Amino acid sequence: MKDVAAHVGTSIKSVSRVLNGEDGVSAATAERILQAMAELGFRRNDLARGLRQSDRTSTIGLALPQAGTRFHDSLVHGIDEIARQQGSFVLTASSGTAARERETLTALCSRRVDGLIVVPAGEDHGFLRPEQQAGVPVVFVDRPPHGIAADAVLTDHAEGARAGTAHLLRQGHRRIGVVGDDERIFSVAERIGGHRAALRTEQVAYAEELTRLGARCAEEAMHACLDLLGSGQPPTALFTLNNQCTIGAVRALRRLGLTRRVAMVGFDDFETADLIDPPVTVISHDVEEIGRTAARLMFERMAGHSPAPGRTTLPTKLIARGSGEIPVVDESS
Amino acid sequence: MKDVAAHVGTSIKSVSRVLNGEDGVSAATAERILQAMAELGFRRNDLARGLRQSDRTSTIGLALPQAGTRFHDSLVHGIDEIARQQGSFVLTASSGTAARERETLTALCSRRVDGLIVVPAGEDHGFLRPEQQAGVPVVFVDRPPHGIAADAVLTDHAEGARAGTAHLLRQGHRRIGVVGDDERIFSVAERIGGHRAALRTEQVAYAEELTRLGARCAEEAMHACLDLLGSGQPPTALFTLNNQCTIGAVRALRRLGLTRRVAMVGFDDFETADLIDPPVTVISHDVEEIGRTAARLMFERMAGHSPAPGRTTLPTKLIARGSGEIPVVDESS
DNA sequence: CGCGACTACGTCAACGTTGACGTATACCCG
DNA sequence: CGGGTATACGTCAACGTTGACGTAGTCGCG
Repeated sequence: MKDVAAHVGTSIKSVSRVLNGEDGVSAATAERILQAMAELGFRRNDLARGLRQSDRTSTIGLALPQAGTRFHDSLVHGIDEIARQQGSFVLTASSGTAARERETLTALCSRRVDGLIVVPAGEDHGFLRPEQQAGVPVVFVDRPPHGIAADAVLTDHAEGARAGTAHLLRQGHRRIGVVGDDERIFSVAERIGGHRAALRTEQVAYAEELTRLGARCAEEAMHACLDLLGSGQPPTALFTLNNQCTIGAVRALRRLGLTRRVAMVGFDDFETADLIDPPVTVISHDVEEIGRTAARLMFERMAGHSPAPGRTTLPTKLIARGSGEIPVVDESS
Repeated sequence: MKDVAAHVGTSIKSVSRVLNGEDGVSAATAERILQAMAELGFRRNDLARGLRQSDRTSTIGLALPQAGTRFHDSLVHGIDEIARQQGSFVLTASSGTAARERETLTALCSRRVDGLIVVPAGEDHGFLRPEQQAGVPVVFVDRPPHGIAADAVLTDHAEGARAGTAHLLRQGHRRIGVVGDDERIFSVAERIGGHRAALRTEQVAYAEELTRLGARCAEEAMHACLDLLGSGQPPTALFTLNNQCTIGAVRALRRLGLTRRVAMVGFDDFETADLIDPPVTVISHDVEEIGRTAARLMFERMAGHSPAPGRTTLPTKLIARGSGEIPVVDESS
């Protein structure tokens, strides 16, 4: 800016005024300043601009355990949509493991983001309280916060899993295999809870040996399913706890030629679920809407709304496509 | 920092020293400073830190035409991987249309990113030259730059499309339908070019009426395919120019009961391609690797390497799964 | 013509941090 | 004991920008 001012032979303040469309600059001077800016390839430094603490940086922080999973992508899309409407940029950071999370989040805060959306990896987020008190709204997604009072946007995992399981029970299934990721993940635990609740309602015992957890990808889920289906008393139906597991399960059923004999309901919808044979019945939830909701909550707080922090729980929807409507085939009889 | 210093009764500089792990501070003072920082919930302002022009902001800018598409997600994943290794954050911005792109990119530059990765939407990027001269490396992805000399990381679209088309020709197909997005998109044009090159090699005429472009999503692609397959002289094979089109094509073939009669090769792999009946033959390219490559190029330039800007073209791979190996069924004979 | 109001500027400080450089005290060595 | 030097600080300016406030010149009006 100094260079531009020198080039035109005016003061730095006039350049600032032109840049911000303030008046108090004659048309002729403004013209010359604009031309000098173009010539010199001037670009305002928004970091310096956001230095005064009152000012906004027009940047919101988004922390994800890892970039590039289907869930996170849809989430990012939803958040991005709202952020763009609000003229804000999204500063993304992969928090990775719980240990790195704190470091990542404080790095985001050090960049003076106007708000923070967190998909939690760690256990305690009390360390974010100073930011919150400094007026930076924090919204948690997919898992409630611990150690801090903040908004959370969640999926009704338990109800979805209950509905999915009830759907299988309604077809007469009593031996339902469960395949999912690590139970320490909040959503996984919730889903298992819902599954068990459905079993209880129908007074069906929960069989530990039909549950295979810790499958972190489709490959691991496939092996878990092969194992499950190859056991002495295989399940007549499968309930998979996320779309990676669902895809793994389909691969396993394919291999064993059981696609039309073992029923399956999967949590999370996926784009080609209707193209698989049989089409996959899923518990779908609108992940983009979760992102939009979280972003909206955040911007509302930034705009001054400050109700007590609360939870927003979004519903799930069972989409029956075929795989979940396969009736029981009792091999033993 | 001033508050912390006042709280401890020391100078602001000592706080700075502790923060940066410099020596020249006694253990006792350091201890008291650390404690005060914890008490006051102090967080360093990295914006102010990056104000001195020589300093890096540890932030790289990534501009995408839109967030949340499969291509971009994988790309982000790859870029994020490298950025994390380098301790940098990724500031993402959706550039949307060409008109908004300039605005978006300058906003990123105004935030003083250390480097810029651009998936171009607009036609001319000459306006980025000042940044480049200021030492901010710019890397283009998926489309070469115009109006500026910069690195580009591309997929060998033409060769991939050539190989895919040749594969269908080898099965005897002579009437190959093409379904894709708008031809003004670089990758689409390149793919069509490769397709036509393959036809020329085998001296097969390119039939304009078998080409349906402008399909921006699976839905539109499906309708294009239904139209194409319902025409007087339908194609015996389909070549789809991206995964959305491939999915749309599969839906169309399903509806018409032609999945086993019309061959299909699709550009872009997708997760469940092997689960569809018949499994989908695709031209696959490693999008994450594109992201990693672009990020690596950028960080290398940031580290001082400055070879002449060039293009890196990554290869494609034909994955034969079944749909592309269906031989010609000549309905007319 | 004197006064107020307006226009078109300019100056200065502050935002939070760090590099460059200054200084007071203690300590060691010849 | 003088001089060097190491330690543990402190002061100041600068980064780029803008809010607050000052000022010189012009114009209009009574």
